[in-house]
Amino acid sequence: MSSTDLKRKPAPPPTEARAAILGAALEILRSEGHGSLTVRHVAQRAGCSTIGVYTWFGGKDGLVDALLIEGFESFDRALQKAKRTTSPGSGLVGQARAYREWALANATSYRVMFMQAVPGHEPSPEAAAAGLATFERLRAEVRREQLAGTIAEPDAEAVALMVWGLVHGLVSIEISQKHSPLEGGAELHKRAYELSLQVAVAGFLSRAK
Amino acid sequence: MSSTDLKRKPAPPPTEARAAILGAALEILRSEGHGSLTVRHVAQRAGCSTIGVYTWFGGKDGLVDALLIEGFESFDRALQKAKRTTSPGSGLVGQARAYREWALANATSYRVMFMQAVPGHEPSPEAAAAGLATFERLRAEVRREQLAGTIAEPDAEAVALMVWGLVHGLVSIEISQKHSPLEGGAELHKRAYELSLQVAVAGFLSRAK
DNA sequence: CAGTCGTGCATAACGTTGTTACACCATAAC
DNA sequence: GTTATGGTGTAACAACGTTATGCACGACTG
Repeated sequence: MSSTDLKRKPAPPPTEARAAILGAALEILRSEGHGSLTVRHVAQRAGCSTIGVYTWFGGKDGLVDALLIEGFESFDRALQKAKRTTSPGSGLVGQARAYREWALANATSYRVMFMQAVPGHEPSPEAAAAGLATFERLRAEVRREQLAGTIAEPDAEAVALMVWGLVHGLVSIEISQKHSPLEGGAELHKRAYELSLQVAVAGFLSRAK
Repeated sequence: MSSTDLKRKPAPPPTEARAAILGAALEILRSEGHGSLTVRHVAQRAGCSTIGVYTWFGGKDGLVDALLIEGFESFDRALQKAKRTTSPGSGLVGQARAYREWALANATSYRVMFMQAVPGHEPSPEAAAAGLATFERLRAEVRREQLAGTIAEPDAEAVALMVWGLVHGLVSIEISQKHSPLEGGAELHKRAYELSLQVAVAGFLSRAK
């Protein structure tokens, strides 16, 4: 706290050790699930001691927050990629499909990001804001479709929230039932997903206040 | 295990201690949240030692399973009550409203039941089956509406899954955002919920394969 | 070049969690 | 009265997140 050290690092640069810990945590999350995400385990796989997690992330909460932000960035990239590759008329549907595909391919991350899967952890304000960015993107897309005329309902926020709820609800149920499947299996979930998108699109197209 | 004791209790009757422990756990869940749901805390409030939880529930997992079953029964009663009090034509909409109201009034229980809020716990097959009963009730209601002509879409399972996903998704988002609210607050969630129900009803009414 | 400072890490410990081994006691059966 | 059985309290165990302490290494300062 001496006055001569104000020129020092204002934000911690991603050191090698920090990257190793984050990578180890990601790998544990993908291979063994959040149940094995302990500080000792992460540190062991990262090749350091438990104290490294506290040096670079401030504790387990900080580490999970970093995982959340990492996950949201990957999720964002997937949605933006879908936005570029789908036809301009049906941007919402294309992004909704990409939403489900990313969530199923990164189920453990999705659980941590949107289903609070890590025991006892609640996201920091920064991580929560990163999560809300999903909703902001969705709302912007709805506004775009309103201007394009494919959505007649004027309440953009309610439409965006409905779409988010629909997509998140179906995906979270599908992920939860992944190991104790509903009768009907994956086909049922895919059918319900497509049906939901069609009903929503048709419903919003035909609405006017 | 002696052969002369076969006349003894085949299933454990709800003893006084068992009821006290379950009640204490429910009260802790409602007043302090699942973060304070520790075996020692429950035992202390129930007026017994930690061993009582193991005697009557086999451990914390068994206790949480009992909470789940208790919660599903209460949830079921609320939905059945809504079914009796709404007009026969719009049974699905009435039950959907009751779904949200029960979930908001019992948010902690809903988190435990449908959002796996208790750290490290996964429900027993029996508790999972109790949860799937929600879907079964929903599917039966959809079939009823199909016969009544208010749902034209023939894929009953997909319709039921869409409705469940929509309702669960919106409710779980609303509960998650309860303490760090979305701009727009509770009114936005209510608006989106009603809009969703209208769009779904209108969409299913106008569909035919 | 020598000395001082600060940063990052390992060891070992603390408090809390779920769980359990052991001894105790109370009640019912013979 | 003796025995058996089942519920309970005490105290301990392992694993968890977290932290106090001490040490090693690099970078400035004189």
